[in-house]
Order: sequence, then structure tokens, then C-alpha cells
Amino acid sequence: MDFRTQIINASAESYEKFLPHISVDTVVFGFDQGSLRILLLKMNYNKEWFLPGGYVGKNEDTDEAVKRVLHERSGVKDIFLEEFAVFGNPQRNQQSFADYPDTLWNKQRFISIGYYALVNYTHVVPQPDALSETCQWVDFKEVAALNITMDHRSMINKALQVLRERLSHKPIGYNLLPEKFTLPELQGLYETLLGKKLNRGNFYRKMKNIGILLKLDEQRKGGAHKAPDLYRFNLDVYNSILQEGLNTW
Amino acid sequence: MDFRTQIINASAESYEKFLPHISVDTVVFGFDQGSLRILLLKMNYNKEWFLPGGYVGKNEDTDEAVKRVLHERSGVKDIFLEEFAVFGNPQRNQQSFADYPDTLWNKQRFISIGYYALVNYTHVVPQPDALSETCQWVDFKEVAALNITMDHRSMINKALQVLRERLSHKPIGYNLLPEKFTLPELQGLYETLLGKKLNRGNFYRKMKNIGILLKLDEQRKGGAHKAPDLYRFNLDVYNSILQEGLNTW
DNA sequence: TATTTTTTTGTAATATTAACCCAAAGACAG
DNA sequence: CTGTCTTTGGGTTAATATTACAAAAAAATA
Repeated sequence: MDFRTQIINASAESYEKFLPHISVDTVVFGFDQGSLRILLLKMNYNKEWFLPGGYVGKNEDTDEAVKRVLHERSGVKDIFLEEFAVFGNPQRNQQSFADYPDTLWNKQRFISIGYYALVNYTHVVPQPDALSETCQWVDFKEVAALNITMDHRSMINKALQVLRERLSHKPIGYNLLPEKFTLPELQGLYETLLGKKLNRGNFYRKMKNIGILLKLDEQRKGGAHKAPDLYRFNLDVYNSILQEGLNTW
Repeated sequence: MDFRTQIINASAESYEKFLPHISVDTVVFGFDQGSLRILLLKMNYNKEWFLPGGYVGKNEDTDEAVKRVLHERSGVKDIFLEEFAVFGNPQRNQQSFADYPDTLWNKQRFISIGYYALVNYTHVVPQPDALSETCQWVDFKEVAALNITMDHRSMINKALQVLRERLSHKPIGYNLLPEKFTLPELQGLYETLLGKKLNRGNFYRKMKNIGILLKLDEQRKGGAHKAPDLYRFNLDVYNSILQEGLNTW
């Protein structure tokens, strides 16, 4: 079955199952070896890259819709999700599928709800959908060079901007790091998310003062040089700060 | 024309003009005499209070839709707006209009995009719509005692929570205060938004260090006691910080 | 009308606390 | 031993909290 037939068949089904005019798109952040990565797909149709996304079932919660879509793309359930912006320009997907009939599901005007997700890189098995030639992790630094569809580039940038702002109000790391991790690894995560270096001594002290770290009685052996201490998060404290926020002012 | 006829007539028109299943609701914040107020309407139908809101035209930007709605409710154009959350629970408006036919526009499942607006209290002339008995400013402290429809109370709380978080990354006041204002007034605004007292000396120094204030060569006469200096915002600096954000970390 | 009282503003001086930077000590591989 | 990386501690600077006080203006008093 060729791409055209596929997408026209899917169209009819989508009108049945989903709310019209509403889509969700997700910027999935992963962290591996000190670099920030996002999950992208590449369309068969026009070879453009795009974010994992989908539509909201007629009786489905929007958050659940995103979780369903991400489970299909990554094999992971229970993903940490937050809405970060809505993209409601009526022209945003106007040029898409120009050579298809106007009644095609995909040619509707879509208001897209933007989510970001934080996932453990190692748990993800990227799975392309039927209309994509690939689904893979892309280093954030390489995103600038890609041909990205519609407004998905600005979605990515906005997601990171909002994530950075929330970084000063909420703890982060539980969803991006393995269960046991070292302080240099946590610092590396913050540095890549913020895009700048932080002072080591201050970072250690700050993290310890927040009170979300539990030092384990073991160390990460095997690497060259001194073995760093392993930590895990104190989930009680972590979650309560996620709720109440760190106070500024 | 009675309420029932009215709403059924409006229904047909809404199906023509608006995107289905999508609504916008706005928490309009105003500031007067040291107290925080929000704009609320009271439904004729069931006497419940609700936020000014509406629907998105089939070829209208979501932000524009909110501006249109707020212009109708307040007479004000060029309102400062930010999206703060999406409310997508499929049950959120389930009980509404139980005694009306299922085909009624208002009985659809709606995913609502939540905005907050910051407006100059004195510029607003509240205007009820055809289905409401009143549209008025309500002191934020009195909101808790009101009978509020659907999830609009949690919308209000969430709006204030997000606004407080953004307060440490963005300047505020230009949209809520008169053009010329005093430092005690600005401090009062921050205190009511944050819900706590701030130290005078530190607040003064902090504000002056940010560099968004211009001290005028005049004072607020007429009140009792010492006449405070008048200030206005340095809009160039103000807007650039709105864009780039105040840096934490 | 002149003077005092009261209250708030604007700012300075000081103490306390937190953030920041640097470098020494500890640990481990080679 | 040596080099490199992790931790920790000390010293410094910046931010915040506390206190104090003079200046200003309306209101009260004489």
C-alpha cells in the first residue's frame, strides 16, 4: 500500500475516533552521556522532521492522549509530562498536504497543544509510525541543521525555554537519570539543560541543601580517576517540592 | 425572548462560526486600592459564577479570540495575555445544560485553553453578555465563598500559581498600574500577587537594580503624609526583560 | 496662623544569611 | 608517584533582613 492510499484511509478513521481541529505535539527530552537529545520522526511524504504527536480521542483526556502517543513511539509508559504552550495560529499547518483533497483529516486547521516529556533515555525504544521512515534520538545541537516541518522548530525552542524557567521552581532529574546517579552527572544534566557551566562546589551545596538527595553507601567504580559517590532521590521530599515549588521572593 | 430560546438560537450560530470542542477561558486580573480582583460573570441559567470565555473562530488565532472576547466583556483592547494551562478532562463540563438537547453547542465536550490577562482596573467597563445577569470585579479573597461553575475555580488558582512563578522571571506592573505610580504602589502589587509582605528597603533596591524604573520629577500629592515619588517604567528595558527574562542560576 | 503630632516615605547603616569562587584534601587508575 | 577528578572547607562577595532616622505633608492642636 502506498503512502497516498495509507493516509487517505487513515483519514476516515481519524474522523471517527478523534476530536477535530485539536492535536498534541510533544518535545521528548532525553539525556545521554552529557548531551541533551530529543525524539524526532522523519516523514516519508516530504522527508521533513517532526515531533511525535497525535490527536485526542473523543472521550479521552488530553494528558492521556499524549501518553498513548508516546507509548506508541517509545514503548514507555508513565512518562513525566507537562503542557508548555498552545500553538493556535490558523496558518500554522496551511501548506501541509497541498496535493491532497481538502477533506483530508490532516489538512484541517489544527490547534496544537504543546507538551514536553522527560524520559530516561535508556528506557526508550524509538518506533516510527506507518508514515515515517525513522524515529530516533537527535542531539539537541544538531536540531538547528535539520529541515523541520511547520512550527515544530519553534515548539522545540519554546519547550526548552519553559523548561529552563521551571527549573528554578521545581526539582528535575528523577525522570531523566537512572535511579542511582552521581553528583557530576546531575550537574551535567543541569548544565546541558541550561546551556551553561555551573560552579561545582556551589552546585553540590545547593543540591544538598534542597534536601532531595540521599547519599548511598556505594560509588560508581570502573571509570578512570576517583570514584564518585552514588545518590538517589528522596522521593517524598522530591515530590512535595514538585507540588509546592521552591520559593523565590 | 427567554433564556432557553436564546441559547438554542445561539447554538446554531456557534456551529457556523466556531471550531467545535475548543473553548478559551480567561482569568482577568486587576489591581485596585491594594487589592487583587478578578472579572467574573454570573449565569442567568443556574446562578453560578464563571470566567469570561468564548470560542475560537474557524479562521481566527486563539490569542485573537481571547482578545475579542475580552474586548466584549471589558471594552478594553490591547490586553496583556498569556496562556497558562489547558483543561482537557473529558468530564469537565459534563453536567452542564443537562435539561437541554444533546445537540446543543454548549453541551459538547470542550477542551479549554486557559489564559490570564493583566489589565488596568480603571480602564475596564464590565459588560455582561446576553446570558448573564452580571459581569463584575470580585475581590480575590471573596472568590472562595462563591458558587463557581465547573472547573473554573481550579482555573483561577492555577492562573495565580503560574503568574507567581513567572513573577521571578518577568517584570510586572506595566499592565496593572497607571502610567505614573509610586514605589509603595508597586510593592503593594507584588505583595498582593504573592500573598505576603516584602521588605521595603530591599524591594526598593531590587527594583532600582533591575533598571526598569524611571524616577519622575514629581510626586503624588494630595494623600495624607509624605508625598511619594512618582515613577514610570522604562519600556525599552521593561520589554527586553520581558523577552529575555531575568536570569536565575 | 503657627506649632506640634502623626504617619508614611526614602535611604542609610548594620547584622545576618546565602551565594559564589578558589584551592586543598581525598581517592583512584595507570 | 603522577595526573585527574570528586568532595569538602575557608574566605569573599552579594543578597536579604533588621533597625534606625531624617524628610515630608496632612491633621490636630494651641
